[in-house]
Amino acid sequence: MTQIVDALAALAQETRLKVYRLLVEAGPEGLPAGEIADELELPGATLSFHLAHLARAGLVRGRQEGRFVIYSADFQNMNALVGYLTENCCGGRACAPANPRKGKDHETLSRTRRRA
Amino acid sequence: MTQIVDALAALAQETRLKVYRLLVEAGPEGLPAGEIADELELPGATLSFHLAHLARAGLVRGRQEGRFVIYSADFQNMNALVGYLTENCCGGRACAPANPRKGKDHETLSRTRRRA
DNA sequence: CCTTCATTTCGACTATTCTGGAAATGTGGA
DNA sequence: TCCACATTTCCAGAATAGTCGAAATGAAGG
Repeated sequence: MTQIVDALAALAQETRLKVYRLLVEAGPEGLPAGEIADELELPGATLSFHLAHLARAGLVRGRQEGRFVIYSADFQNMNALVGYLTENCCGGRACAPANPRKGKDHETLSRTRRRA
Repeated sequence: MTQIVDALAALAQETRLKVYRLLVEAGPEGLPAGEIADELELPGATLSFHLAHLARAGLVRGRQEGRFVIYSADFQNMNALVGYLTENCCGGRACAPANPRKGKDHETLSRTRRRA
């Protein structure tokens, strides 16, 4: 669960989401940090902070290539995240298709309290 | 995009994720605030803060019913969120495993390895 | 080695979030 | 009306996150 929260937190920030999306667009090849900074007009220090955050969360990986560090999205972990949300946060119902069946009615309103 | 970030931020907090999951489990009927507080052993003020956060993000709705306020998950917006992630953050590839086995937890955002 | 360039770490500051007690608001019932 | 109770708002302190200039690290090529 901590991992899920970390991954969500990593994406729950405009700059980081932009960075991540850029890397998704770039595909498995990835992009050098400098190019990301360029594209999004971010100071190096700021970008580095956010990349580290994404990497800690497992959503992104960096590899050294010559003098550059090339970052790429970790699609597998993103998969796991979406999988988790689909399974645990969509009530088991098919989450993707917006086609809810009408038959399900209310059964009990008074589910009296349980205590731990 | 702001909406996406807000929704992600709402879920990117342990307490709130727990609250949300509880509401998903409860289904469309929802749960009175007090019962949530009870279940998760949260002080009222704290719970109220988090519920408001989730509500602002559109992931949860509250309706007055007698002296209770009953909260329930907004599955439609959750759908939209998962849809967004699938489309924009998974590189177009099929992101979610089409047929997840029931009862199998994918607890795995596979370990972030550090070259140690 | 020494220089250059890409990136990260450091440090300092500001802004936001989380927490929970206490008081306020709202609701139904006697 | 007045009371009991559910929930929210108010407040303030503690903790965490975000920003970015400047210095440090590391990698290629003279």
